[in-house]
Amino acid sequence: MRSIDPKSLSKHFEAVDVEQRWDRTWQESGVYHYDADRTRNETFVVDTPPPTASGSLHIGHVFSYTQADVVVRYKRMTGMNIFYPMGWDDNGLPTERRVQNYFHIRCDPNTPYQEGMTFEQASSKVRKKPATLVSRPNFIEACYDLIKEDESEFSVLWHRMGLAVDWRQEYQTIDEHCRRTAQRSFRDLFDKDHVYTSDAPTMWDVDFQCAVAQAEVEDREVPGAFHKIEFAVEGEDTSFVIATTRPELLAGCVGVTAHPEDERFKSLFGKRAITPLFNAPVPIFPSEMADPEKGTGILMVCTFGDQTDVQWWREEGLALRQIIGLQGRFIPVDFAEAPFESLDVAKANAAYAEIEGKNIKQAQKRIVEMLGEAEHSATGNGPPLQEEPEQISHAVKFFEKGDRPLELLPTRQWFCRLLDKKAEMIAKGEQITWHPPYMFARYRDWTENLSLDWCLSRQRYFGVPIPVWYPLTADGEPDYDKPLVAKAEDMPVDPTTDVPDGYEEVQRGQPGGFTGDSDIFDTWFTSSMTPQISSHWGENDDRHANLFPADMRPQAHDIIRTWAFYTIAKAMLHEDKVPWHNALISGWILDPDRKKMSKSKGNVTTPLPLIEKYTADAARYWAASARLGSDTAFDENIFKIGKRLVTKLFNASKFVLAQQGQVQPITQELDLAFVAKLKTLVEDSTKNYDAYQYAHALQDTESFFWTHFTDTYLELAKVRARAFEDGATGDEAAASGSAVASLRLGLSVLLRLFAPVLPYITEEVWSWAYADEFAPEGDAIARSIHATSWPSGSDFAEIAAPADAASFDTAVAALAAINRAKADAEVSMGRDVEQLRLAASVETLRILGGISKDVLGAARVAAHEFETKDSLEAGTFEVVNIVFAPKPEKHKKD
RNA sequence: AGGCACGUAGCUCAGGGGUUUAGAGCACCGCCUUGACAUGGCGGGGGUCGGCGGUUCAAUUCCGCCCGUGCCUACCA
Repeated sequence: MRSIDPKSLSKHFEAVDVEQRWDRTWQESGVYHYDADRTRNETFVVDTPPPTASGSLHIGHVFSYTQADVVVRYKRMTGMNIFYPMGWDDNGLPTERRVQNYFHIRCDPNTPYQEGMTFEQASSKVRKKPATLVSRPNFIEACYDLIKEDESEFSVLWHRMGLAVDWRQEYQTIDEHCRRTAQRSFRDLFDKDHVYTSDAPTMWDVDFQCAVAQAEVEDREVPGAFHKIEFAVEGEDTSFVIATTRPELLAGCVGVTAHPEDERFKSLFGKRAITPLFNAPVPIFPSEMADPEKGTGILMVCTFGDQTDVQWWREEGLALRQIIGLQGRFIPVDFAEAPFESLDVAKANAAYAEIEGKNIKQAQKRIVEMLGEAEHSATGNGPPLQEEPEQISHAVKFFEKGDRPLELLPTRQWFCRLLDKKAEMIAKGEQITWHPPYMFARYRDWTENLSLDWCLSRQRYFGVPIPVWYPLTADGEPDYDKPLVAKAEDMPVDPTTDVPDGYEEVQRGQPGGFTGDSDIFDTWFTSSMTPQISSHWGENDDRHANLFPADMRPQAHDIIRTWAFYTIAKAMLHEDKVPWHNALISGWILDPDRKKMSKSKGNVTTPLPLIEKYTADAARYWAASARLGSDTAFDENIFKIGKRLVTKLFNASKFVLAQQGQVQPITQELDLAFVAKLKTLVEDSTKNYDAYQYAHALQDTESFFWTHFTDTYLELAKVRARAFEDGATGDEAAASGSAVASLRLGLSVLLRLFAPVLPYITEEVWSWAYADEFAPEGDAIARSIHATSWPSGSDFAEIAAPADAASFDTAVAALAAINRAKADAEVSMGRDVEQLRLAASVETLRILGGISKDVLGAARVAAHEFETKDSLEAGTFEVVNIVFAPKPEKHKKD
């Protein structure tokens, strides 16, 4: 047995040193390494969220990543072979935006490549000038430069937090391996006919000039106005009034509809309406989708104002009159030519000239002005605009990262068919165990409500290229019906520089030649493959079989509809499997006012200063205290409590391991009773951890540590434990050894129960003595508490049950009664008691008999009497009479 | 408008397959330097467990309704 000299240890726990020292040791020893030789059953596979490297670091990262880490550390202690990778999600728009701002550059595909171009953070002076235009390859190089820096910043934090990551498994979603995996995924989906290209109305962000998928759309409540506009009916003297919030789309009006049962408009169906301002004749048709209660009950259909317009356009075979261009400005059109049409072409073109080139806001203003003028009426009844627009507030779809409402513009995009697989997707979701279970409802709701196939292509630069070329016809037009998809063995490819099979580079852009698709994938197309990226799907079948599906996917609830959804979709489409068996859904950290933390609000809490102040273990304690799934207001107080726990562990450990008495069999009633309680704690904690209820386990362990260990057992066993040092022999020495053994067992078990949450302090204490006892010298992995067995029945195998289950609580109650008497008398707990008379029921006194020596010793009672008082409840004591020794003279310690 | 979650001490949160005086930490009050720890210890005050009904011998715990908060989905004429 090894005991320590407390004087050899620092007075306080020096967290910063200890954290850096142990992180280095762990990395060097390889305690986190995945062992590819062990079987799937012995392996626990984590599909780690790759953080968006360009995103700002905040305390929420510490929160969710720690929760996963706690589970991982537990699993390792139960003997599992852990696969815990780390990736960086660096491709896509967030990186592009950051690079644009940081270097003050813009990507311009028409600018020639410049060899050896370097970039510097833009000064405020440089920022005042227009951004430098750089070629696409130069821009991509700039992105690579910056993500390297961003990723190292995260890496520093992960190390500091002690994440038990196997850094050999690191990946970037933009690296070659990930690009290849994403492109192979596309190839597989193409071969299985799950993807298609189509030139169709798609949600489009006019600022980013990029297509957007349903999952990236969010509704925002914005002010708007109902405009009531009078339309004429062709060949009749009647008219009707539609209501619209988008009068600027009038030039793109292709139809008018009302509910088939609406008596007001029934007579109009089949006739043509004439739009004001442009005098365009458009069909009037009935539709169940028109709501007689809304607006005026009759409405105009434009290409395209909203998703219903798209539907009407398709179902009714309406004309496509596109008036808004990709940049969000009104494009030139001619009412003399199809698809445009007007009964008064000159007038229509003149009106349109007023808005051509304008953006949506400007155009709306001008159109409304013109609608207020009688000359633009289609009926001759005066101004088409019937009354002052009615101001309303309504929900409008925005790209989640965008600033202007999305437009529906016809563009060619690649899509993945999902709408026909909703039921299958939900069935897959049901096969996954969600923690907490109600998070499955989020997934189900989203899947059920899905209304569009997944738009895969993005008109951006920094991402995985879509591995497709198109043959050019003799006219030089791309033949989109015959896409040339790269072969898996050639991937990754960049169609803008690589050449498809059977063609030469000189044929690029030539009639009869080919053209490469210049789009990249939606970022989620790649990050939805993280389990397969880690398992080397398609490249190493053995590894894939061992690592896929993963066991656990930790992530936050806001990306259920994106990351979780798409990952489930991919696993299903590729291999008809679930991607993982457990989804661990964490909540968000809100600011103390329960508002979401965001950079723009300026309420982001950064983690490192908190770690410096309270220790990494305390930060982990904070994270591990929270229930899964629920959002939690940031409360620094929890860090404080965590630090207190770390300090207490340090001090209690110092005391326990400093005991010089020999370890003897555990035989004393108090010790047996303590061990029995400890055993129950181990059983409960194990159950909780197995159910991913780490917060519960932590709470139980913490509570046990304070109330059963440091505050009570330690105090009760202290005198006896020290008896050996004070010269005890024979039975007394054996009893002393029993105390020392239980103290050491208790600490050993508690340290291991705390280890997943508090890796640093537990490892530090473990190294003082237990490492030598549990593992041979030189075996750095085995000496780590994190590679030591989770406590279990075998730790208690040879220890008898106590004579009386109530012994421990009885001892605690007796000591507390005496302490209360001391507190009432306002004397210190350390004051000697000359004489004590303690009352309890006969049964309670009987139980006390087995442990009274420890109680009286801890309370420093010199002489005592017991009194039977059956009116007292079982397990309670009353101090009938107590005489304290005089307060000792103050003497200097030697 | 639907769905989900939550509403327990001043604050942050546990808990609860019904049963004696409902828990923790922080904060507050009183006391104590005791040989692991003042980054400590002992003791104390503080809650009609959101409201109303129902089931039951018994509900804070189960059920229904309502109110409040948050999130998800829908809502663009």
